[in-house]
Amino acid sequence: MLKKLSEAKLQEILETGISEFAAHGPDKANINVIAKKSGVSVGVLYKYYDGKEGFFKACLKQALRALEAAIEEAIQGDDKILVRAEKLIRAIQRSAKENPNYNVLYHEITAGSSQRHAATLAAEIEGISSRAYVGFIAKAQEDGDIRKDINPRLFAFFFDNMLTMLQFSYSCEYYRERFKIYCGEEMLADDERVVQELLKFFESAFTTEQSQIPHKR
Amino acid sequence: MLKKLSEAKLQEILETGISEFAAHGPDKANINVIAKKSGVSVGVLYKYYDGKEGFFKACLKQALRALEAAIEEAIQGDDKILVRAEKLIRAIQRSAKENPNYNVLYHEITAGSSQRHAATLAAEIEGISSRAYVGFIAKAQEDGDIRKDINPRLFAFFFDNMLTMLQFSYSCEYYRERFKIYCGEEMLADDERVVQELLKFFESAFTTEQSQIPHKR
DNA sequence: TCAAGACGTGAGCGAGTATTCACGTCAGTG
DNA sequence: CACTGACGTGAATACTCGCTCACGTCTTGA
Repeated sequence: MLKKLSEAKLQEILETGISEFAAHGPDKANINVIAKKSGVSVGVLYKYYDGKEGFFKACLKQALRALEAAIEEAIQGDDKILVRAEKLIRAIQRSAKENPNYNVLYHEITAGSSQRHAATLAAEIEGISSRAYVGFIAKAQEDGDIRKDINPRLFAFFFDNMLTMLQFSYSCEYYRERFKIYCGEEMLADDERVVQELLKFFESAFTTEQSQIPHKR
Repeated sequence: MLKKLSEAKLQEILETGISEFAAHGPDKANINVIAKKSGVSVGVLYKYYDGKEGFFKACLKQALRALEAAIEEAIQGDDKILVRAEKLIRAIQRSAKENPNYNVLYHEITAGSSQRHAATLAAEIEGISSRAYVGFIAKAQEDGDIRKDINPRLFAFFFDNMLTMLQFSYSCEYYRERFKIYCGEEMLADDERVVQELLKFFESAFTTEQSQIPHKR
């Protein structure tokens, strides 16, 4: 079989798609423009992908795989919960710097145009991390590292909420502006400070006097 | 001047616009359909508003005003920080139940199609609440209600991040699904439980042993 | 060297939709 | 009661963009 399009070219097309979808949203992004910017014809997009929607899904999959890879290291192993949190925060900062568009694409699917697929997408994307986070927290409770009078699923939810907002705050225009309004422009560059303060937040959120006293007796 | 369109009718048109924009997104929502559903002609939309974008802005303003009104009570007065947090959480739950579409519209502007206006919108929308939140937290630090070794702006940011995600989790399809995945379907209806657990989260996040000990001496 | 057919090309088709404007309607005026 | 013009109407217009397909080009194999 003839394949004039190299693997590298296909990759380039996906990257172009990701940045266009990130810049204009799934509806406004223009297939003809994406083809032109990638240096291929529109026709080829329709040979390789199933229309605009199929192409968007391919871009999304690419972006999500990369995001998953970026945090994979942090959710493996059996670190203490705060060590894990630190790894996750740093992974988010790193990945937002390398490929903010991946986060923007992730954010797109939470918006209106993707509503029909909300249930499917959420199950695919949040399923793994939710199980991981609930697992950590339940384990940390058993180990006595965090307070026991909390619902692990809700706390995992709160935990991921913080991380998700951090992702967007480093990558999506609106949230970046909001970040600057709250914390000042310089904070956007002061990664270390954000890590330390967010860890303080988590550390005390997970702990109380009661849960710590037994260790000290 | 003749005004065949009553104030009530204009209101109805805005409400229709809000629900259509919420359902399909700013790009896919159809002006002709909105006109038909409101029982007026397209022409009138162009007489009263400056094109599709102008109409969207009007809908947005309407939605934001309502959201602001819903939380206004909670950010006034001089409650202790946790009392205020509770009021805010309950206000979010109430408003999400009454008008989820307002939150969906708010969420829309954080997405791709509104990028050009991100800075302006963020300044308008987040400005007030950010000043209020930073103020609370700084005040609470002075009063010794919360730990002093934190950056009030960052903590205000974290605080609002949690509340923002809660808003979306009650209103936007994707986030509702995610909420269910993390916490189970029944938690979406168990408002009281969410209030209590989120308050625990905040309470311990804001406090440490060190900051509490002085009170007990 | 030369079919044959695999593959990419991109002008153009057509459906969808934002916007306009010629017209009808009706309250106010003299 | 005729006239005026403010106002709403919605068919028509103009334009955008997803998608197709007739064509040219290049690889392969005999």
